[in-house]
Amino acid sequence: MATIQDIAKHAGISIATVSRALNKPEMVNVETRERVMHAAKKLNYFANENTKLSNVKNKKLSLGIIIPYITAFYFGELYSGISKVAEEHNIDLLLYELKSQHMSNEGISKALSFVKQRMVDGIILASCHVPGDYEDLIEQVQIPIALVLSSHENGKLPAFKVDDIRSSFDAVAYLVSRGHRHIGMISALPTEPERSEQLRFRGYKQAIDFYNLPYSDSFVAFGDMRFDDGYVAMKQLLANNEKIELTAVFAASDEMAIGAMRCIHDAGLRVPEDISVIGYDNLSVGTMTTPTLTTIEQPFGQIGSESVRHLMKVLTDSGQVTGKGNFYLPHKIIERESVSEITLSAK
Amino acid sequence: MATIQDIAKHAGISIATVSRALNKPEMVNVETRERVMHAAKKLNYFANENTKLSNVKNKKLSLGIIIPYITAFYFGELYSGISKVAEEHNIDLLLYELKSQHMSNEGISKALSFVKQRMVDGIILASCHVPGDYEDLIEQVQIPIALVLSSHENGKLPAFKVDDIRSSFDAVAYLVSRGHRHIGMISALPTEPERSEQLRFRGYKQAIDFYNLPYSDSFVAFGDMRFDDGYVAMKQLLANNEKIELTAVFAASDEMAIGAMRCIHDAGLRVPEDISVIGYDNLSVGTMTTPTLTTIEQPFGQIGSESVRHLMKVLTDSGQVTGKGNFYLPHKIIERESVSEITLSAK
DNA sequence: CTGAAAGCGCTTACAG
DNA sequence: CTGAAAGCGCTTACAG
Repeated sequence: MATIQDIAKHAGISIATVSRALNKPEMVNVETRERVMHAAKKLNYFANENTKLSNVKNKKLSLGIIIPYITAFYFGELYSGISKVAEEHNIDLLLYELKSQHMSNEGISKALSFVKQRMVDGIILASCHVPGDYEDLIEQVQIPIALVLSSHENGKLPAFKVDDIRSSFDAVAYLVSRGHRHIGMISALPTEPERSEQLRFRGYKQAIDFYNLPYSDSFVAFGDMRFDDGYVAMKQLLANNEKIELTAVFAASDEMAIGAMRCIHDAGLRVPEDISVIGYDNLSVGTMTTPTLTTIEQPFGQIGSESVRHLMKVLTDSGQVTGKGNFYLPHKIIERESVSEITLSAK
Repeated sequence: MATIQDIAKHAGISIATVSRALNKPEMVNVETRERVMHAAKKLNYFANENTKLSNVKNKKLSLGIIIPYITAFYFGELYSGISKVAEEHNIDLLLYELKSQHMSNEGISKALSFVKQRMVDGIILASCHVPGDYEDLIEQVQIPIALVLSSHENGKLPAFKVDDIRSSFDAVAYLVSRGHRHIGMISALPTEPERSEQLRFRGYKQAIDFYNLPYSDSFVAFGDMRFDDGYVAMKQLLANNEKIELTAVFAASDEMAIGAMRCIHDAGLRVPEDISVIGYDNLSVGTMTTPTLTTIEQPFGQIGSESVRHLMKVLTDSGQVTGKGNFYLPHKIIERESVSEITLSAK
């Protein structure tokens, strides 16, 4: 590896001038500048970026992004939103993938250390539920943190997301507006109560109460968000259905909704004629299923952009722009074919 | 930011000892060690990892991974394969996403510089077609490069992938074994001839010739690999089909295959009774479509692992383990429901 | 077991 | 416009 020392020797000048020629070419004589460039090319010089980053003083602003599963369908859109604003503000991005098996407190702590040790100025924590007792660690890193697609029990951290309860309420409201009253749900496995997927169940339940709809525990089945889980959960609902007669099902993810549709099909029933299905996510495959899938869409790009803007404000307004609690961004219902209209006479 | 200087002061010892206490605890007295640990905790110390990385000497081995689209469906599996072996060998990974708009030569050159400047010891270049005239740049970086899911025109670089031609040949052969003779293809848009997706068309064509099957240009339609593209391409094949009577279609991606199935459905025909469909990729959604999708699977994990093993060998065997050309890993046909058996009498 | 000192590759006031 | 020198935060022979 060639260094600026080598270039200096080769060009017969000092390392100070080499450094200037490389980074602030306008500060050096044209002729020497060219000697440097020539030597650099000849010696195959690549600047050691780690050294530059190591000097805390003259470093660009940078943000660490921590995400549990980089291949999540929404990651691309989220990241685009983040990097767009980051580029506008000329700030560096450092990505850290939390291996799902390390989703424990320990894993998050490791992730925070990782980015902190790379001297980032702020952190975006995506899809990680942060338990209330995390205060210590959060205080330790001493740089602003923004939550994205998740929230913090104590509300001490700003969180950018859609309102899961509200959007799920809206999904059910939509079904009601189409004449449905016996509405089931395929929900996430009940684990930590504050996770987004859990909130969707709460929204469902609130709507059930609000509209005074019939309900029993047998209206709900649980799954781990994937295709297969939706299939299995639907199978159970169908088994229960002998007596409960659901006409519509709200699934907490499109994957589960699609699994459910396949299950309904295998049972010799039709979507939406026999049972309507509404999903959550707006995966692109939802336009290709038969029927195409009605679903809830989140503005991932916008969520990403807002979180960066917020951190920038905190970082530059050198003061009291802390800001905490939830910042909700607007969700949307995507109407397609998987929900039918029930006329009063029908049921 | 606290530094080891601060700790040293606080604990009343030298920075050398602080450094040792932190990194080689067994080298220091238990008591001083604890003083250091205590001060570190109290001062909220985080080691500046960039500084460590900047010191070329005592650095861990590291690999740069360059990939055009981090949200590609196969990335997770590929990355798992890579990181598994990387962990075994205790080597660091640095990820760089090539923005698709920068897929130009310039973009790749920037990506190579980026990782090179972070002092990686080797590079894995995924899904990037490397044109033959790249010799210069490749020589410049002076560290080993392995291609993954792509290849190099001159064959100067080692490439880890499945044999696209062979696997596509096999897809057609499978259809033939089920009695099909009028076989169409939905292929990638013809751009650079060496891209994997292009090779799939060649494999299709070779099989057509090998089995002496009927063929005309109207057997083939083109698309850009996504759901919609498959739908549109299938529409065209169906329009052509008035006269050509295809009984099966091979799509260069599962997304296009699923789009095609939806199109066939919309045309009032059935898969596989009227037309069989075989895809390429083995997306998980293929188990939930109706019918479930028969397809070709690539061993992404294995491909990733092998590429790392290869680089390790080159890096450590300090010598002539260069190795170039294509290293093919085995593909597999996943049989599901979208291909029917045609009896002789039928056609 | 510990400290003073040299070194990693680079940047930037400071003085010419 | 250029160079000598100090500094960034850290590590590690070398000497005690």
